[in-house]
Amino acid sequence: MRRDVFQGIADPTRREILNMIAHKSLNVNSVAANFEVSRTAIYKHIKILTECGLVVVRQQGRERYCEARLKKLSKVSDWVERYRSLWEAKFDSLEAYLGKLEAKKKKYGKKKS
Amino acid sequence: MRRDVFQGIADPTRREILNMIAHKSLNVNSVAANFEVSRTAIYKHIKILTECGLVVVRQQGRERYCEARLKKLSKVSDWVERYRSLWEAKFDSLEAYLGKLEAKKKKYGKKKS
DNA sequence: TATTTATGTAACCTTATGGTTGCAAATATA
DNA sequence: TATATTTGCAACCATAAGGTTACATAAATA
Repeated sequence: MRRDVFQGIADPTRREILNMIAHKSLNVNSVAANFEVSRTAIYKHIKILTECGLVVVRQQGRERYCEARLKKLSKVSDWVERYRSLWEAKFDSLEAYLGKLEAKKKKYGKKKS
Repeated sequence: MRRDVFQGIADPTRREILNMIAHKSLNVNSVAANFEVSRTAIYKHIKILTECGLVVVRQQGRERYCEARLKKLSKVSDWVERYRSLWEAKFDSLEAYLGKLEAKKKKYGKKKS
């Protein structure tokens, strides 16, 4: 399964895991100890985080340390920040109103996301 | 189903829809016309976007105009930006290294995400 | 060596996702 | 009024998500 960072942070448990290991790497059991759900469930979340590049796991003895790769979050930041000027300029309502009026005349030209 | 904005932007089609209506509101059919999948599929995506507050739909005659509520994206921005200093300071590797060494001595204290 | 600890993973379950076709209802138009 | 357009939604399908228990294996320890 091909995963991307947006999917990676979609789940609240995964966001909490990231927060947990943001400052200090932790082995799988230590991460799991902070949740109600089973170790296996957490293991799966870590696997997903690994698949989308947000976490790297390194073996040390019998333990596996989960290390955050926060730089990947810049993908999310880049996407979101493209719209900041729009929401900060209170265009949220204005443009909608204008767009509504013009919707009948113009056609949307497809762009890549 | 309770939805949040992280789930809303998790799907690439939904991100494209948001981009499409970011500057100008569009009715459901106009949005759907820009995709390969069925109108119903797009309708469902719009519904999800509505449920998490990223889109508001307003009726005008027989048409429903989809209006972006981009301000909701600040929730995502706020979350991501908490980690910027970490990834920009190239702590991604350093802290992990240090954390790894200290992992045996200290215990992680749970925080809310 | 025997046992404990940390982890990976298979097998299974329930619900959510993302898609489809088909149809009904409301509004606009010929 | 008869027809076309726009939309909502039911019913269905396949697969992904998120969870569980049980078991196997590798490494550390008594």
